[in-house]
Amino acid sequence: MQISSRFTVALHIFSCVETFKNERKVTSDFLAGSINTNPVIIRKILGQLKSAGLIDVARGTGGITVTRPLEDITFLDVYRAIEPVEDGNLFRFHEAPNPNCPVGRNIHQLLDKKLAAIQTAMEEEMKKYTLDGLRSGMNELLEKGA
Amino acid sequence: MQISSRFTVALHIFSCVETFKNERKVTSDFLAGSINTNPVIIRKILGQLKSAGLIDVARGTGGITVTRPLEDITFLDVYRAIEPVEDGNLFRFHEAPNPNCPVGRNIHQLLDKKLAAIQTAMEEEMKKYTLDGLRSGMNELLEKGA
DNA sequence: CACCACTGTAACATGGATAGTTACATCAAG
DNA sequence: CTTGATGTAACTATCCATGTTACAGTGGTG
Repeated sequence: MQISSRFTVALHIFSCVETFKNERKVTSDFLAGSINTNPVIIRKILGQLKSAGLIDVARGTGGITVTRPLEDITFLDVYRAIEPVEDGNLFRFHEAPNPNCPVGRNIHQLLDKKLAAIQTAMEEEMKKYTLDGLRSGMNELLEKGA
Repeated sequence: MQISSRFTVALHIFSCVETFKNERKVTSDFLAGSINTNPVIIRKILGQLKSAGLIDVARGTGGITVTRPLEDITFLDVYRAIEPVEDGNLFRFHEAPNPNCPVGRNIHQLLDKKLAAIQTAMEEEMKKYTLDGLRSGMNELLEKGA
């Protein structure tokens, strides 16, 4: 199971907003062109980022503004905005282990902490990367003329 | 996107094998009863664990043997045996960013290392848990009389 | 005001994966 | 050869990701 491409698309969007904000209005159509997908896909993702309070989207006129300083938005913020994991658990559990089996009635307690620790390790690493780092990294690549 | 329940089912299987190996023959039917699913589901997962070299399954007579010392099998080994992520990447990338856009042609290079680091953080944490830890944890729970 | 470019969203199609189920060939031991 | 087990094919149902068309709503500008 892979994490959906919506996450990397969202990061692509933020990168475009920063790169082009002084040159042109960044619309869902323009983003769809850079990402090579459908504008509606973009709008849905923008909706998720908006619901999470990371951006504002101007109706009518179009255009995206990031609501917080870039160094205050981490990959984890974006990930949580995008991935609608209902109960917040990365790992899915088989639903109804047999309570009459000694293993069945203890397996949850046995695994829960370990699985949570694994998920936390991933999320802590995600916190290390910010949109500001993304911006400066892209700038470096562009200055190198790529 | 959640990681499929096959992973926790596999851990459940190992836990059962250790708990019951001196009491009874552990068959796919018995496991299906403890996990509360269909024996064929179990057999498919056993097939994956077998392909990965973690267990042997006796045809005809039935029964499961773990091929390595329990302390040498980590959650990561089980995870990799179970999750058929073709290219090994946890994160899925949008496939065809526009090479005519400066962001589109650099986004891969910009993100790849960071995404790999996040995945590695998760996998390193997975390495910390072994089947032997699982066994002793279950023993403790059972001795406490749960 | 009317236009126009843009967003928000519904509705639908499609493909792929998960999970479940039945059925049956195959195998090994007593 | 009977028995109890595995291996696997075939099929189903369901869900999710992604893509697409269509259209109503919005807001600035001529």
